[in-house]
Amino acid sequence: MPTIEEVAKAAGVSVATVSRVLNNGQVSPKTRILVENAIRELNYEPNMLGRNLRRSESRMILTMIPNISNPFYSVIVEGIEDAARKNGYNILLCNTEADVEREKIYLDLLKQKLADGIITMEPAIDIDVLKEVGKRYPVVQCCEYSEKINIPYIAIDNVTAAYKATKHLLTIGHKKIALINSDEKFMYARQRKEGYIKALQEFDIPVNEDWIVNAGLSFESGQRMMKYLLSLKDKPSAVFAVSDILAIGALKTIKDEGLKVPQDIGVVGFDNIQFANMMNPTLTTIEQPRYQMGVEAAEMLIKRIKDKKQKVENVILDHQLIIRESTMEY
Amino acid sequence: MPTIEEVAKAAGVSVATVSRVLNNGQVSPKTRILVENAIRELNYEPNMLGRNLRRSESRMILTMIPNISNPFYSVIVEGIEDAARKNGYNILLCNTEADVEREKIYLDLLKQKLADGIITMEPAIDIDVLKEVGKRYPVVQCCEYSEKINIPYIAIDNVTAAYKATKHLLTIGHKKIALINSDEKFMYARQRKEGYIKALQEFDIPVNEDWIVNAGLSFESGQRMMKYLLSLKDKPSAVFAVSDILAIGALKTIKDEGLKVPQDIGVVGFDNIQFANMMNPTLTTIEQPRYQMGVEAAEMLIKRIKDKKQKVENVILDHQLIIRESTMEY
DNA sequence: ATAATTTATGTAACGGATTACATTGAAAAA
DNA sequence: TTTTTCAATGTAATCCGTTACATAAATTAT
Repeated sequence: MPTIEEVAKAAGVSVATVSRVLNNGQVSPKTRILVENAIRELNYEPNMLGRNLRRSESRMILTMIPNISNPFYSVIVEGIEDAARKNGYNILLCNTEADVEREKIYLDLLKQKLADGIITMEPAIDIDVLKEVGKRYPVVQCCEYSEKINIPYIAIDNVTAAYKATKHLLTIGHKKIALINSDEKFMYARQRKEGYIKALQEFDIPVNEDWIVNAGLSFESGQRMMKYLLSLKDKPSAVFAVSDILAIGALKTIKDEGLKVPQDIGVVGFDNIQFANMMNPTLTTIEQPRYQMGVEAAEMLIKRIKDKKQKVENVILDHQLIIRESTMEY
Repeated sequence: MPTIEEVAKAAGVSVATVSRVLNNGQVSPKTRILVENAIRELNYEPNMLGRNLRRSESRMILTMIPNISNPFYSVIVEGIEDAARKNGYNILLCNTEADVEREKIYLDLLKQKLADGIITMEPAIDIDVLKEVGKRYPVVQCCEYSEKINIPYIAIDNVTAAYKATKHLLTIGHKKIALINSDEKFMYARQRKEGYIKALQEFDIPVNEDWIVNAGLSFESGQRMMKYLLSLKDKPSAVFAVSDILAIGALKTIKDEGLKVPQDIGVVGFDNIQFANMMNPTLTTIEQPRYQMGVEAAEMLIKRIKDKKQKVENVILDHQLIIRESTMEY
């Protein structure tokens, strides 16, 4: 691999001039051509290790995902990657498995200068740790966030989204609506519950605590919770699950028990993952603009990397209720 | 951020000694403790940009995935990531969208020293280009591969796997078995077709070309192909799809047309993605040891990075037929 | 006790770029 | 013509580690 010095020699100029050509500095047209020819002839590509050291940047964005196999995240990552690439950044993928230790190791990459900033979704880590990191380095929260710390975020209005989902069920005549929620340590879980309750109240329907259950994140967890709900004496006639994965688990249980969706039980999910549309019946859900969220998160982060002082505003993106077969009027 | 020089000053030693402590060089126990204390006090972390430049390595593995949203790949990436981390490598995620231009841009990262090697799955790029890259840099093929070029690969025995899947259908009594294949530009597509034919021949069943269709990669494509198969005068009684995504598309079409799986039509997929088990009915499929494939690919690559000359052997991992509801005896 | 080894540590070169500052030369202004 | 200004280019310092080589100190061997 040739170095800038060899190019300089070949072109009969100094390394400074070559560097200027590379970075669009002030160079006379004649010289520029000379240098460009040398670059082409030697098939030269600048060594980023040298450049990065000198510039003290890595042009890497650390993307911390709790679970890469959860299809919810993949589209966000696509958005992040596209926006990053457009700005000359690459993404360092970090699958945290919601494991604090792994997160810590990855956070160290910032100190080691291997990453210029972080986009985090659903951090398992102590909020105080994240806060400290946020003071020193550019950080952006995506989807799941804490408002207690001064770190900007991209998200949707979960309260309104859950409200709409529940209201949809109410509108088509359901009065007995269960909520399969996640762990309420998550902000989104608390917010979606709030939206669910808000809709019930608007329709003067009392909240039945028996119908509010807390599941994990997995398909199996959705199955289990649905089994529980169907075991109640007073069964719900519809379910709102806070993720499509949970909803798909519910769907499976309902059918396994010989009941029909939507005739016997209506189901609404959340996220609009690809598979929501592949189920039988197809799943009514809330669409989150995931690709766009990724793009905005990356752009926001890059802005902050370029100008640390820059105050960036949180971004709330639009969501959308997508009505499919699982809640056809009954 | 403190530098190695400041640590040296604080510990009252030279930078060389600090570096030796950092790299487990020969240092007297007393001095080592002195340095370690200084490191702790200053909260020092080595700047990897400096180290990488000096060592002329990036400790990054470029992972080229055609489509990050395809759940087939995510588990492989998990394996790659875990193995990489264990060896002190990070992974640079590259979603190629099977786009040659994007691939080229990513391949340039090697020249630029931003990555030490590549793991590629289903390269869209010209096989000759890949061959050239493989001569100069460490490359490993994962899952999809070409044998025409001298680049090691991790894969399964697709012929035998497809043979087993088809034989299973034959064994439970099916005689009219369709194949929903992918584009035969893919090695795996050609191999799986071969296995399918082999099984039919073993059972003395003539190959019916009408029942062999080539689909794309998407769910919708699976739906379309199944629709076509059901429109035939002489319909198949079972389908073997070369991916779960295609099989799930087929499943949907079959049910939309009012037919029952497995009673009316048996379905077998391939890959054993997470969702295969969430369908109704659950999907019979071939399990690929995806996590393990990722691990092996990463380890093989790292071996090659550390010793360019090293001749590594291709690895064929075991697969497994997983029988579920979609092919219960009929 | 002296020589030969071995161990511990330091000095300085090096990896490959960027860029502040200095210098040269040409164009513009006086 | 002389002075001023500015564009073009070069020299060398710098970013932060690693490591070859040199030197000093401590062991071991003789």
